[in-house]
Amino acid sequence: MKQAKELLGEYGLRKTKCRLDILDLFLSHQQALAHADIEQVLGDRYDRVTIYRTLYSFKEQGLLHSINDISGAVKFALCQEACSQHQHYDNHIHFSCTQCGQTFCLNEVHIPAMTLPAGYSVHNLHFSAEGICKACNARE
Amino acid sequence: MKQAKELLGEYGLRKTKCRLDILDLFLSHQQALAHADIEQVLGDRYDRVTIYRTLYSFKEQGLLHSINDISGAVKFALCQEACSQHQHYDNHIHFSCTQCGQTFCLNEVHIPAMTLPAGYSVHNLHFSAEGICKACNARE
DNA sequence: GCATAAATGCAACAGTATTGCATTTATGAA
DNA sequence: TTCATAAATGCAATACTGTTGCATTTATGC
Repeated sequence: MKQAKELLGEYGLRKTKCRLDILDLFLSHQQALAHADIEQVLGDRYDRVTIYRTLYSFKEQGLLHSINDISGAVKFALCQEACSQHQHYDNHIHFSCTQCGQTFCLNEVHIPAMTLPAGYSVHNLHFSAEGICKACNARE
Repeated sequence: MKQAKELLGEYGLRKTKCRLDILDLFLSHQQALAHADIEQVLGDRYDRVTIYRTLYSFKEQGLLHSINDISGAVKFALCQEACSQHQHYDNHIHFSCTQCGQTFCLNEVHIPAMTLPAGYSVHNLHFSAEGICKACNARE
């Protein structure tokens, strides 16, 4: 797995402690993280506003994509594909577990093609599934 | 179109002024409404908390379904099919216009069938599209 | 090492949503 | 129609989510 430090370089982001720590969190977790999740871990070291702004920068540069989670809060996850500051290519679906509350990218499940009624111009598609995740099902 | 009064009866909801007025709003608008939209119209007549609780009741009884809009706020729309308090059947997609900010149910566009990796149990699917709506495209 | 632009911390604030409790109201039965 | 009761409402307080402005600190390239 890529190191946080080189990733920041590749994406044209300054290597600050805060950014390294936040990126490390994403690299060491498979699930999507909300601002609150990050604040819980790093909140004593960095200001909440800094965390918001870091997430925003990461998204702008194509390092993270955001997910409108069923929890209501926005979550973020690492982009798998070659996203840049110009365009995101996150055409996979997201799964939210109603039991553990975690959200995952199902990178192997692509969003199916859609035909909308005439008159609509589509710029983005969001597809999410809700249910019980692998880990919770296995735990039964 | 059905009247608000009889709809409340059918869904086992008490016929209060607040509920009638809120339901009338939904019956007279095609787009999904957020709490803020309703408060703007009825906020001087009813408390914001009452509006929240009314929306929650309507959803519980299967009269409305909620949409996690791109605006961040939750929006609500009338259920077309025979939803009940036990199960929602809103398997259509939602369209959010980035220009006018409105969200619509595309009842005629059904969510395509999906196969998820083994281990996941799916209870609900959410599919939304983002772009320019019919009306905004026509206005150009 | 130094100048500079970027990032951070802090304070204040706005919007969204929830909870508890007292009061009012819709409803069905007498 | 009256009445008892459970449900709905209003109000106050609070929590959560997210944003903005500005002064200070820091990473970066020269």
